[in-house]
Amino acid sequence: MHPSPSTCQQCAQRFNSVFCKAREEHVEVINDKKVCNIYKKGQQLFNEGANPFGVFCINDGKVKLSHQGDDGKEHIIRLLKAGDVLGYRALLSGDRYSASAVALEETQVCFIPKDVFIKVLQHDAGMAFEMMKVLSDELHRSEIKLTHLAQKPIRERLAETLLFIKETYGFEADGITLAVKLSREEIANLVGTATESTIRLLSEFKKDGMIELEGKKIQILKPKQLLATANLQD
Amino acid sequence: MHPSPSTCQQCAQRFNSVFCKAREEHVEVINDKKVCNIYKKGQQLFNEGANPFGVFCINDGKVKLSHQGDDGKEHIIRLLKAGDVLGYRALLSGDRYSASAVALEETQVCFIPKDVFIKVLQHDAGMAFEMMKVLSDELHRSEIKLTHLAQKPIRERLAETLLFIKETYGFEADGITLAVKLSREEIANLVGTATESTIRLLSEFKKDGMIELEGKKIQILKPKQLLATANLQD
DNA sequence: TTTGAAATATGACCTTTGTCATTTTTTGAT
DNA sequence: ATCAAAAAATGACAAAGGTCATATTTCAAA
Repeated sequence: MHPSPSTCQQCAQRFNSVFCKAREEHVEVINDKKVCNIYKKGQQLFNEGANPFGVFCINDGKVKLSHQGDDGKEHIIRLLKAGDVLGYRALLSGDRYSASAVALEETQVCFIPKDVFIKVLQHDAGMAFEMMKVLSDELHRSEIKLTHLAQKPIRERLAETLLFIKETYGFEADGITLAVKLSREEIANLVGTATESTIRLLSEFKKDGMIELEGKKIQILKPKQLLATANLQD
Repeated sequence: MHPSPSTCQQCAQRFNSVFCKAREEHVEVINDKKVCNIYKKGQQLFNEGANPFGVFCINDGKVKLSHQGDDGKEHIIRLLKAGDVLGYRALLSGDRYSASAVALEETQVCFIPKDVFIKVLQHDAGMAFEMMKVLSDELHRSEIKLTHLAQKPIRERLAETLLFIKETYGFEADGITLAVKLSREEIANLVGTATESTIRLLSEFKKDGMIELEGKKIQILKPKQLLATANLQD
């Protein structure tokens, strides 16, 4: 875990986030009103159904964002890392949270109160534009995922998910081990399938030599073959 | 088809769209630069892969927005009606179009050039905020759909889709006939399933007395029972 | 009206995926 | 290090849904 920055101005994520284009004066306002916090693995940042009071800005760590299906089954809709902001969707739509956010490991988060965030958005065209970009990108990702979920078999979606995890969190120092520990169930909830199917297919991928499994550690041995398995055109 | 308005200021959709909060002066600029057009049923407004040169604003009519799956199979991601704007996603992300837009019937559309739209967004906080709201709502819808696609059986998703079509386009004057004609294949591509499955389930719904089928005409006889079949919690 | 192509409908069948049961392994707490 | 609980792995089976073949209907053009 990196040391917590004392101010937003010094924050390592500043130019790596939606605030990258925010004017200096606005960053100051945000810095004055922010509240930082550390969440342990498994702790909730917010819960589906609750009223949003602001947005969260990840300084270090990893967070999953998930919906509760009608039958209580989790569906993970996003994986977040340092520099990512979350909780804006409900805030901007004026809704309650439609998803829950849970730390996947010890995570440093700054909380920015609703009125501060909104006011800055309304007075800083650069940041407002950046926010629209974030929303557009998220929407794009979500729509692509919709099409794949509707049209691709689980095998392809699992391969795609493993590559997505790699894109999001990267590797450990060894260059092949995924830098996040997810349970098989969580991977299944990311793919949109049953846990057993995920386990079975991971075993197959291992048998095919594409990956190595060691507890929750997953190593990507043959990224190209995995990419071919994912059968991506985009 | 309603008469085409001569100006944006007089447009029936003005306060029913993302421009509802735009300042008068900006509406004037848009009005000066807009180009209106009529698309016949089946005509394309834009095509996946093309570069966006602006946004489209529907004045009257109906449009479907769809992705091309890797195997060429269509997946409909949105249904649009008067007052809706489309083409903004690619524009804001700085991408090419990731979806194609096709008129479902004769449709009046105004085209607003990229630089005009962007400039207004940058100078009009009210409209920028409204745009973020539209994006957030779209994102929300998309994420809910993801969870349902991952977790719900086709029967429930088809019932949900029929209700969604009703919400979007409403009924004919008789109060029970869906005010849009979609092929079985299009409904399937909206649900995310095979055409045959959709046909089979529509027949079942008819047998159960929930709907009536007459060519492409679909009548909703028992909306409550359909809602129960959709099994929605949200 | 006729007619031919496209859309719809339906049956048979097969593949994929989910569910349940059981065993094995891992993990974390003592 | 030991142990209990949770997670992972695996097999057997069932169910859902897709595919293919074919019949029927609809609809628009001649």
